[in-house]
Amino acid sequence: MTVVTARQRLLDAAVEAFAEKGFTATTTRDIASRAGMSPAAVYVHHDSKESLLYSVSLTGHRAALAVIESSYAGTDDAVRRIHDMVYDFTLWHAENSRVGRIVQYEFHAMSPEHRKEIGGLRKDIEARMRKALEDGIAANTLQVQDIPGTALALLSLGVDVVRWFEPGGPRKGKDLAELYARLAVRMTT
Amino acid sequence: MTVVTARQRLLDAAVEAFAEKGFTATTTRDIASRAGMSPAAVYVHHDSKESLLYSVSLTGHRAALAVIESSYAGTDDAVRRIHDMVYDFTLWHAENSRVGRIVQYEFHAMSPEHRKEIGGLRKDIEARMRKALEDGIAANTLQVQDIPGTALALLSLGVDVVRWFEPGGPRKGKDLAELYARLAVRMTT
DNA sequence: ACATATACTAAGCGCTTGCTTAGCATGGTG
DNA sequence: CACCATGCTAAGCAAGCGCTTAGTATATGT
Repeated sequence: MTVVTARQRLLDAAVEAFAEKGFTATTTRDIASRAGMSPAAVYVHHDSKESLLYSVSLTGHRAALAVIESSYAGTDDAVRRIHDMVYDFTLWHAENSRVGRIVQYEFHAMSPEHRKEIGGLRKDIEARMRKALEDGIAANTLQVQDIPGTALALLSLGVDVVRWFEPGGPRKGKDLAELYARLAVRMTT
Repeated sequence: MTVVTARQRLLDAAVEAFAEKGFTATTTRDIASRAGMSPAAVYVHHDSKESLLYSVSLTGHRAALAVIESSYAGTDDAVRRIHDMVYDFTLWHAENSRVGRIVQYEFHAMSPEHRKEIGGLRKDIEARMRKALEDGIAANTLQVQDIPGTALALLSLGVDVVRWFEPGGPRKGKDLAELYARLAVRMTT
């Protein structure tokens, strides 16, 4: 039997609401009613509306970083590594486009402290992509002039998916991921 | 002598505020005070807060479309065309990152009617990029399998710039545009 | 049987929101 | 000089906001 705690139900409701209307346009009453609770129940399980956003954003950023780290560690071949990192990063954003939208677009809505902490995870993601490019240049299998710029471009492909991707839409996440992964290889070889 | 009307000053103030805090988090009092007016003055020159957003978004989308159309028409060579379109589209987003942020992130905050109208401009932009790819395939100078997907990827490069680009930052808009334009050519040739 | 802890709600407080109303100063026109 | 349109503001209204307070129902331990 799966036990979904009230705390988690509120987090799920917050993900739905934030992704749909944005953080500021979402009311705590909306979150509560999506979770089937009274407005006051939110504050039994969470400190504030902002801390709900922080929890969602932190979990999301950690998941995205884990995807990048795991793809990096999955192979020694630099070309395949670029392919896999872009594939997995894009696929994660397609399959988690609601959380992804919160991760990418509600960053500024957090408190300065939370923003700083999560900013560290963002830098980790960029650093890992740069490292993958550097490895390939050292092994002479990739040809890249501007490493930080190219790393940004590769990540942008995945990130921007959350802006338009619809889970039930005509485009399959895996097809998109494979396309972007191949484009990434063409960009760097 | 340059005459900046009160109406335009309010639009400029709205651009600043929306880009900085997002549409919902911006108050009409904030816009008014940035324009050096009382809260009520907003409604002398504009119908509502949403109509301010609509005006900004419409102008921004039209400018972005004009950039794409102009680059498309600028040359007959398909490879150069891809280069120029991505260069100009990226540069526009870098040099207009505040308006760009409103264009890209506040789309959902508009009324359904306004969203529909502006959605048409977005489709025009995508269609023009697809056309550029089709031209190159027909001329046998570009090699692209998934035309709509690749068009999305090329536009994503430019669009995602508004998420992180800072006008006073270390990276020059022109350098970034040139990098992305070259990556676009590598993706499609 | 009683005490305590847990999970919740009804009601509402103080504040801010988008927007309106009523009125005032200014300057061009008859 | 009277008139009136224009461009603005002071004041405020109804509604909605995040969040708190005080209390209730239920389950569990002693």
